[in-house]
Amino acid sequence: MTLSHTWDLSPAKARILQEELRGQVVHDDLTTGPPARVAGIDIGFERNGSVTRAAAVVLGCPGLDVLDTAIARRPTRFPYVPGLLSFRECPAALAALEGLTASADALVCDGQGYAHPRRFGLACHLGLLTSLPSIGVAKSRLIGVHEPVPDKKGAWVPLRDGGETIGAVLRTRKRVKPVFVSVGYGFTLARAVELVLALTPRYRLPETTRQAHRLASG
DNA sequence: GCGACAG
DNA sequence: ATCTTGTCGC
Repeated sequence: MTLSHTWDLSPAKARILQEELRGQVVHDDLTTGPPARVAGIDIGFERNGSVTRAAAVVLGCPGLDVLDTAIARRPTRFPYVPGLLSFRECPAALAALEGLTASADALVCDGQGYAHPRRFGLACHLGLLTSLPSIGVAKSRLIGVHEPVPDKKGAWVPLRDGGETIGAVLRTRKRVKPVFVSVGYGFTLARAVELVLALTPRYRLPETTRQAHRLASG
């Protein structure tokens, strides 16, 4: 079964495709114990936005040492539309992930997973296409409501939408704005939160995204 | 019609 | 995301 599809489509068609693909996402825990190798991906733009640059890294756990890195560039073909981020970032992201030599047990994405209008954010899309257990860690909210998060590292409150828990608002550092965690593919919310905490010994964002970001910038 | 709106 | 330096606070 080949899941790959075209990236040359309209926003309207993209939304319809999300509705079709959402049913193929696995929500059971496909993790085989604590991940020993975790991949991270981050996207940036060059040439006035005409080129999308993706950086991927693989870190060993729990040491968080960099085991492998890869960078890929692709022409930017899709605009930024809230709710359709994956159509803009996946082409370059998939290319970077394919460039990795080291295999990974899990993938941490920079954006939402299940916490999405159609429950199919970037992390779900990338996880489905790569068959890698994945989660989304976003710096801000796309949808959902939540109570205040206690100001203590590790504290979290459910992110909800229409009575359903779609993610977790997690405090990775005391006195620092919380992050939005949601499952992507083959993950449970509890395990997703667990993984994020294992990747944030010191900073707000997961070490995977930080390493991918610095690799793509300086 | 008026906001909200991952990166 | 990106354009950009110093600066306030722990």
